[in-house]
Amino acid sequence: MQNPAPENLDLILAALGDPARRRAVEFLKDGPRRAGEIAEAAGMSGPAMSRHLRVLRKTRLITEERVEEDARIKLYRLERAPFEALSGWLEEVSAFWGDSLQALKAHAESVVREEKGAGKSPPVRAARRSGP
Amino acid sequence: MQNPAPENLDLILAALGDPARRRAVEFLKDGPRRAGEIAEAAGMSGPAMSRHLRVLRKTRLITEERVEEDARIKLYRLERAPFEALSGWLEEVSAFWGDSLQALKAHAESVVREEKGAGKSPPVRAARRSGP
DNA sequence: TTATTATTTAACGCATACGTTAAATAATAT
DNA sequence: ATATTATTTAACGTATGCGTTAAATAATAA
Repeated sequence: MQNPAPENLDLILAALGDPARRRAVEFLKDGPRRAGEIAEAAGMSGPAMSRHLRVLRKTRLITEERVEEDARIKLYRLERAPFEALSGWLEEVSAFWGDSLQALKAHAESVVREEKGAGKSPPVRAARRSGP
Repeated sequence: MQNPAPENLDLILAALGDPARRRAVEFLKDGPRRAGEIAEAAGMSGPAMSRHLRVLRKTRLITEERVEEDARIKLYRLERAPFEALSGWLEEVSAFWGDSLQALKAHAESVVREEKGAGKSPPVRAARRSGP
């Protein structure tokens, strides 16, 4: 029970799908920054970025922390976990190719289909053509 | 000049950010499928999925091909390149952590800031506190 | 040609997302 | 208490995205 729930992937991907948020993330690559700096770096108003940050926060792509020495300041930093989750999903999808496994797998299935006629999710079923 | 243009990343991420499209992608993991099957698997009408497929096609996450034996049928299949582009970007962002490079980098910068007062993009600038 | 099957466009309604400016909070400093 | 700086929330207009049904294409079969 350490998995961040699968639905998060949609949120993570959607969060990163916005250009402004992606700019923010790339900006934070160089270290924790304040909201105002992020907004400026992304070329938009504070309020606009504030809402983007909220979206990123909700997915835990970023976290906030107050600076001890000056509690007025909040710093945002990238968080590792969501990126790893995404990375894991990508690998899972890409395992598809791995070692030319694609054709192999596809062919194997088509063979199975040919033999079984129609499985539970008939991948081609080729609109039964008139015959051989 | 083999790079798929950086802006594509936004498109790719946005494309994968939609649940229906992600379901489609995961469904295609098992091999090429027809549009109708994909729509059914995702639990939505053909037209709805058709537009999702167009989005995925635009990012080249999927490609279409006609079946020789029955040209009425078009099969969609996952394409490798965009996933690799995304994977590359992820690695680039994640290089940030790599080997506890984060704290190191962040600290180094804060030191530089202390010494220089204000660089070109002052990461903290700590709202100059009253002073030591 | 006419009919059949698969897929895409078109048109509609609805909801959500985005950015802006103005007002509200939060934390300190004087 | 009042002022200052940083950030968030509220309110507003506009635009884009999504799903549905109905109509249009595409490719073939009879």
